[in-house]
Amino acid sequence: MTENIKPFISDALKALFDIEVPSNDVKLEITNKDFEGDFTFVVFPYLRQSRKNPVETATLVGEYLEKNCPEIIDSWNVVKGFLNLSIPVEAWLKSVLKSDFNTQPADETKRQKVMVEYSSPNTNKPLHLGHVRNNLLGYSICRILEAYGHEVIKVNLINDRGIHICKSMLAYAKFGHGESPAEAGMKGDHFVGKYYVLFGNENKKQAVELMAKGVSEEDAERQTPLMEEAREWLVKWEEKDPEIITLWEKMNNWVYEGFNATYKRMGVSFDKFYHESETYVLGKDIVEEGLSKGVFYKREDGSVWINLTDEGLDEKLLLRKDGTSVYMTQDLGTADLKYQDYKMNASVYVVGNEQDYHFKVLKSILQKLGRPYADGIFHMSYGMVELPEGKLKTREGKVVDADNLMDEMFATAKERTEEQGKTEGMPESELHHLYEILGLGAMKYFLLKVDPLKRILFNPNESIDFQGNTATFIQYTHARCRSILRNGKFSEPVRLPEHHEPSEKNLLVLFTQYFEKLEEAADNFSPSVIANYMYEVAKSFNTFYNQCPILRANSEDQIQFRLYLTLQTANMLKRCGELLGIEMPSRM
RNA sequence: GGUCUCGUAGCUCAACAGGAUAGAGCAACUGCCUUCUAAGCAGUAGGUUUCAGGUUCGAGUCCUGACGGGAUCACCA
Repeated sequence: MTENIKPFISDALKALFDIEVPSNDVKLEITNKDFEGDFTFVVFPYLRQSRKNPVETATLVGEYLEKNCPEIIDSWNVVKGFLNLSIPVEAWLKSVLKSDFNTQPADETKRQKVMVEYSSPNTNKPLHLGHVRNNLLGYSICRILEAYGHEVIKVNLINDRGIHICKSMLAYAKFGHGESPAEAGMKGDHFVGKYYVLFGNENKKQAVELMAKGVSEEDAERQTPLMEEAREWLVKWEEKDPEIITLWEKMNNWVYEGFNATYKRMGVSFDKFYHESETYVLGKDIVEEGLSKGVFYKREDGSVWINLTDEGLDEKLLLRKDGTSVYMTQDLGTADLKYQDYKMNASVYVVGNEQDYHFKVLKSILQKLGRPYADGIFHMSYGMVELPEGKLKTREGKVVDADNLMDEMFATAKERTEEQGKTEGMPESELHHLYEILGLGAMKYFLLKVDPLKRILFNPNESIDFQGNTATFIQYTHARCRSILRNGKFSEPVRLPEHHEPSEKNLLVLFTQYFEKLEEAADNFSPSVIANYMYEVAKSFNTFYNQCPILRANSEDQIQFRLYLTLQTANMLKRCGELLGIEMPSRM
């Protein structure tokens, strides 16, 4: 819409004041609610050259527009240095009518192949609320990037090896008596998690004994017989000891079964799985390469480092003195592997902000090594989910379990829906689905509406809202629209009725903003942009609904026009919901 | 201590690239269902945007410093 107006403003500035401003550089803003108009042109930056005061300058531009493009500008007014322009409703309606909101707005030059790595769980415990945020952010940003026009590859790098895995294995071997998850009546991931916690508890007991002998707490936890044994198991695992490998596979498969159920319920999915058990050996040849290129250096003890102090970063270890690799080594190798596999333009890592430093270093190293994909690496960092008493900690049992939370959300949704008593006659299976999308929707919206960079405080004692700025509100609005659409019959073509209300125009204006919002969400990796936008749409519809009769409007044109607004609202909410993984019910 | 990050109503969050009188929701209070879904709408109240400087026509937004939270700086992953 602004593209229609900008050239005229550019012309006006040239004709009136001889100021050269390419129309692309003309800044138009959305007019503040309290003033009349749709767009505002701010003249302050041009006063020096116009040699007139703000009001005179703005007025001259307004008069120029009135004379030269009356069909685009309905009316205008000047407040101080602000020129407010009103666009006729016809233009807004035309713009919405000709938009196909299902097209991808990115032009050819902007389209890319993007890999998004997210979820990346450890296979020693079930998923908790922190993982849920990661999964939802990751999945949602994939949908947003796709809708924008990128080709997206969703990747999950599973952390299926390492000392923490050995801990749960060892505890199971010692205390599990060969029990299976089915026998214990547990989901596989919870079952394995039980033994991980058990290891921690048993280890603590042993540590206490050591501490009684005067060992410091820190050392004691590391020196217990159990820890010794876990480390031995890790070595055996790396040597591919058949017994260990068999147990490892068995337990991991239990976990995968559990994860798959949780993923499915959350509605997230992946195109490709990488496993650290396969990638942890990668990266050593990169260390060699870095040494020969002089990017890395070797210390006297044989360990390999990179010095990044000139970038304000630190010195970073890449290979231990015994030649074994560290986290960074493996990530370098995995980055190469991903690129070999997919040759993507950009690689996004959805990982918590506790690893900001790690990813800065990773990117910097790859740039120094001259990797063609290095500049395309982006760490989609997000804040932690915290409880009132602080960070989530599996070992201390301070967690909000993902499966439990979803169960609770389901139960609350069921309760609230029954209270409302509007679902009579719905078959049981539909009701079940309704509770599920209401419960999960509320949870998803709660996590996605917040700017990813900010941390989220979750208070288990206060249940997630179903009122106000929530998914429920949006879902309710959608159901309301569909209900109206069931009662009336919308048919093309849409004609503008003689009279229209501000709330009707407001909806049209909002619809035209969809593509901008989509682009903003994609550029900033921020699903919250979409969440806030759809809330705005739903809110505006409800205002409209309350002041305008739809099916009982005055004329057939008006009925059809209002039905059209209702239909567009429903479609827009559904579309945005898909970007966030939130389903819209047609009844509730 | 170094680096990074955040600080907006009692609480949870908005505010496009610096623009006008900083907006929503929750909680509180007041109205609105004989009418298309009241999980809704309309209204009241609530603010020195942590503080102090600076940049400019204009700062919640940019810069410097202070204070307060969080993260990180491991031959852990």
